[in-house]
Amino acid sequence: MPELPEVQCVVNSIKDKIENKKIKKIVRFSKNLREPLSNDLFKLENSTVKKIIRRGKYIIITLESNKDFYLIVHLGMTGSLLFKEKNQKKEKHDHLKIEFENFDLIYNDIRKFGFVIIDDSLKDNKYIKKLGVDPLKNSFENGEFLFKSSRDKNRDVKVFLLDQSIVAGIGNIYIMEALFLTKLNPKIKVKDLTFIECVNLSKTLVFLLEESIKLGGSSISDYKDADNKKGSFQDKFLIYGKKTCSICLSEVEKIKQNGRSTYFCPVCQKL
DNA sequence: ATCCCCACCTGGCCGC
DNA sequence: TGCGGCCAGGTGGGGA
Repeated sequence: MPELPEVQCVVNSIKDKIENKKIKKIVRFSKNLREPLSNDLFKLENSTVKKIIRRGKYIIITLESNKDFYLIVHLGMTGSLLFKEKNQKKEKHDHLKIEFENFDLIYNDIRKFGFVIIDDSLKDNKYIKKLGVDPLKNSFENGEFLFKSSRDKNRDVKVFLLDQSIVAGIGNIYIMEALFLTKLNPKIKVKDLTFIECVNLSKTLVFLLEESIKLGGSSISDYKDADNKKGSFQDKFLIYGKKTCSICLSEVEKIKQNGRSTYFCPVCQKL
């Protein structure tokens, strides 16, 4: 489900409701997510939510009790955070309930590829410390980062941009859409991109991510924000999941790159 | 150091 | 209707 825009929309939908609110109680329904839901999570009880941010595809909630600590959430493929009224009964795939005074926040995850962990430090956290630059910050859109970081990299451009340790937040769909819009073949070696191509691709990625956030993200099958609202950016897809090219009507090709599917138009996106 | 591939898990869809 | 096979927004780890 969730690439950068979807995660940002979840953050946007919970931010105002839980900031400065106190967590009353934690209820754990199961343990075996990608990272087990540990007993440390009970430290959340009686702490106060200070701040919520997105970093790559991670949701980071800063909590205040004696000293600050962090709740780190990754949604995997099917994770969601959902507001529920008090005393609703547990639904299938609910794993964790964070109870506030007037509502509950539920972590639900069908495939259990996500996780919810606690850490005292962000910069030492094994997941967060590995993340690359955020494409919505650091002037990523000027293309210089992509150009400079890729000069010696003999990897397909699509695979390179999916590497979260280089750029954090881009996922399979948005990279495909960006390559289609810039008429770049996903198999081009990233070191072969010209500076102008790096500029175009970077700008296009940022444009797509920001447009998607404005539309509430993309809802394929089951994505929803914490208020149960679906996004509509999936209606803007030009290549992902398509049979024919929306520009030239050629048959869209579907290939695998590093085990992930890639859709592209062999005519518009010639190598 | 890099790169590729697989496993992790559940459910939906397609074809027989 | 049922069952097998394949696919899905992600990622860490192990082997080459």
